[in-house]
Amino acid sequence: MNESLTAFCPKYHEAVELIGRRWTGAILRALLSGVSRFSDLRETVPGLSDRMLSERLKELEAQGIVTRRVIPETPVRIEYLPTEKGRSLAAVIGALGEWAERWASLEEAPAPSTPALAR
Amino acid sequence: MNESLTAFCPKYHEAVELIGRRWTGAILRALLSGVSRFSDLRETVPGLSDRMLSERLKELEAQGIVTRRVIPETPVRIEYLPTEKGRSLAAVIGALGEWAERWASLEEAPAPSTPALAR
DNA sequence: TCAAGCGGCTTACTATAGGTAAGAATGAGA
DNA sequence: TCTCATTCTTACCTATAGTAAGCCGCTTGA
Repeated sequence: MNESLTAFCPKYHEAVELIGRRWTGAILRALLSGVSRFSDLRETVPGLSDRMLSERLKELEAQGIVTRRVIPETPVRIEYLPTEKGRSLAAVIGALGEWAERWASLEEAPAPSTPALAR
Repeated sequence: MNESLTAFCPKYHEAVELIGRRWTGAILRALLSGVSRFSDLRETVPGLSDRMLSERLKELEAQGIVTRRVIPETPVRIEYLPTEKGRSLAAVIGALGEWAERWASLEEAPAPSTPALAR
């Protein structure tokens, strides 16, 4: 096995439980690829509702991973931008993306509204 | 931002929703660091119950990330070992671990050089 | 003046996932 | 026979997520 990994690490655990919450991984990926508006995020991630998006963005803001910026146009626009802390997650997301690309079990699924978790 | 990342990728999404389920990240880390028995896994991850561990291991097995091996000693022992697919997650977990180490919001335990002053 | 729309939330309700405790099958050995 | 250890399962209840509708401030246009 990989002996360079300790079996349990509270910091890792906090991180994986935070970014692993439902939808958060997808939202982060969208943010890091340049999508910054509420409505664009919602449209980017299929199945994501207003309520969840709003909740997740608040959590990410509370963790200092994104900042919220109000742009007083009309109608008002809000930009969510990753902080440095957020931007440095790109490596993690990239690594997971590569793993997924290589090992994906997805057989051209016809986009389910709820992600198909094994059952 | 990172333009090399597409805003949404179904394979990435499936992966992040799978390994991001509650406890799964911690279980994987333990598995990859060499913990392989049911009871050892349960003890490695604080707060993890039998029920959740059993459920998550089944999911991981169904995804081909671990294999289950019965060892007919007495009392019976079961080994859960990562497959190649599972082992290749080490890079992701390592990257997240580094991110967590660097950005952890967790209050650090008292300075290791002067532990006597703690409390 | 009044209806209708846009963007970003919030509220109210329902459904599903997870927490907690207890139990159960298996096989030994006292 | 009784107990013990290990790996699950069952039953029950709470917490989190899904769904739908509404709200607020502002603007357009009729």
